[in-house]
Amino acid sequence: MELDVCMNGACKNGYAREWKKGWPLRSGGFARLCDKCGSAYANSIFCEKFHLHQTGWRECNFCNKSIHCGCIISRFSFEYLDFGGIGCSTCLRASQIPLIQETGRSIRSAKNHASDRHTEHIDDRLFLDGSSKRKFMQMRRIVDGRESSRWPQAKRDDIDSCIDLNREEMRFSNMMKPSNYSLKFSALENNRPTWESRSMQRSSSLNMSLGASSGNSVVPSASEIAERRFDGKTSSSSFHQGKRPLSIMPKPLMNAISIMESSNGMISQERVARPPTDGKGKNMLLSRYWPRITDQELQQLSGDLKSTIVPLFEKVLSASDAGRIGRLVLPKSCAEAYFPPISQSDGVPLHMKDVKGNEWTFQFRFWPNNNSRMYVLEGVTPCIQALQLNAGDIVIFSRIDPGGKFVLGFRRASDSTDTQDASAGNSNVFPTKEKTFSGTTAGNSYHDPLQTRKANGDAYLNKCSEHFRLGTGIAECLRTENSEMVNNDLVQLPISVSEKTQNIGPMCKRLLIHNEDAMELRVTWEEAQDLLCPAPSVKASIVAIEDQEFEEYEEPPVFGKRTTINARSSGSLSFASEEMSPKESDNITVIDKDVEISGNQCIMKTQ
DNA sequence: ATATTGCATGCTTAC
DNA sequence: TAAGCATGCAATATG
Repeated sequence: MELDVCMNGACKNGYAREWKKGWPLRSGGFARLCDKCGSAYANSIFCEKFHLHQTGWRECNFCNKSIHCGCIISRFSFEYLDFGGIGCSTCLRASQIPLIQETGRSIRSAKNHASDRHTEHIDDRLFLDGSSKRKFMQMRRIVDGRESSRWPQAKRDDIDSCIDLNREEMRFSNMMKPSNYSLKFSALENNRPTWESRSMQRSSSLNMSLGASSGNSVVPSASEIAERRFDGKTSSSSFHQGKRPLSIMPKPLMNAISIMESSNGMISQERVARPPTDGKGKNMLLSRYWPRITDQELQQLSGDLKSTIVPLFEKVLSASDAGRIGRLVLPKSCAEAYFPPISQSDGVPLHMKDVKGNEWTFQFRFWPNNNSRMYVLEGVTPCIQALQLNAGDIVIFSRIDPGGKFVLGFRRASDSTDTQDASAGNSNVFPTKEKTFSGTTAGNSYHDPLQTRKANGDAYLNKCSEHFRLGTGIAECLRTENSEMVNNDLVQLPISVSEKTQNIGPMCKRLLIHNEDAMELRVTWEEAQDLLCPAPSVKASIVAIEDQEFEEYEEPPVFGKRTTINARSSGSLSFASEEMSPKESDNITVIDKDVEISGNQCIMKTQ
């Protein structure tokens, strides 16, 4: 029994005492449906992509029309969301996607269309017949940018043809556009998530990395590909072995790829430009404004606190920006994409927090300029001075989701990176060996939550610690955000560390993690898909779809990690996180700390 | 006299 | 070539 506010504004119930299972989330849980109005608990639906805390309005993926972020506006007008995409009714109608609001009952009958033969919707969800499902999954794996190089050409052709089949593929593919922190995709059926089979999980790890590029892969990373493409330097990479131009990928899709790739499983420390994934001008932003922020930086900012920092754009401060005049010229495209629309030259006040936690109010306005506009932030001098920024330094505008608050980060010119710039961005000046992200740096004066890692000799995390410090300001900011969250069941970045270290006392704290644990956790991050284990008590039903077997579960999975167990002569057990063969791991599941051993199975119960 | 504001100009860059 | 943007500069406000 739960008591919570129904997020559907049209719901007269106000509080919903019971929640029905709703749409399965890719993260494994279920969106909840108000028992009165039947509306999906909007935040749950959108948590992965939009991290919306309140219902609101977003733009349609297809036509940029503003649409409601909730799934149901009225019985006959609701916005469709599935597979990480959102589209307005018009576009969905145009793309011939039939929608059914209640089980088996069609609201909008599909017109006769080839794609209709492959799709149907039940309970607001898109269903695919076997063939389409397979193709959908294959396409998704292309999106993942992982498996393609291993596929036989015939399979790739199959996918290509599938995409060709939907020559309105900009729509179709956009629907699958993964979110920044896209979690596991699952096909849906009968109110149950259909988890991909273990074998698939192994080959397609969780798409959670944020912009890493492959360090040693023969195949160019998706981000490399994407960025080459974004810079107009399409390469004949082996991604498709030259048979088909990559242009079959719509641009937004490639955007998405670039932020998903982590081919070697490491969370990249490369400072990779992150193309925007939302905002009205998302396809028009110059790469020089793409925020360059490492995975760790983002992970630390967002993961530890269960909030998501969405880097919007960055800008190198010009002399006039950093001067005493107090005006910071904003890139027009960024201003229009991410800041509130303004019709009057006077603009609107814009509240931001800097990474030290200081609150600032800038005037966001524009000047008429050659029949165009020139956007500026006025009143930035105090902030610039407080952060001791100079010309050449880089300010990074980010947004905290949920909540949508703006955060002003920075990176010093002297800290610009050497590792960045897999892309052709040119915004960084004065590169040196050092790199410091400042959500941070300057503030050695404040508590460094990562310092505890230093003694552990975890090079990976130490590096993160050295270069990235989470300011208490932003931490507090985020913590505030979190405390305001209604939907605590939102699945954010499922980092075990995060789960274990947040909100434990007023100070920024972090669980002291020893080497082995850190390694374990890192593997957890990399192969989080493997962690989507069924609850021990749950039996899977095996469903064969085409040639692929799927496990289906009634209940969402729990997070766990397969582990090897060494039985010592003393009788004690030790665990190691080595990779196991499927056969070995079949009988061993470690979910958390409490161990239960029965027969040849070792189950560690989750908390 | 100095600071601030609003606009214009011209260089740079993308298309 | 056009748009974007850094900055110059004149008009206006303030002390």
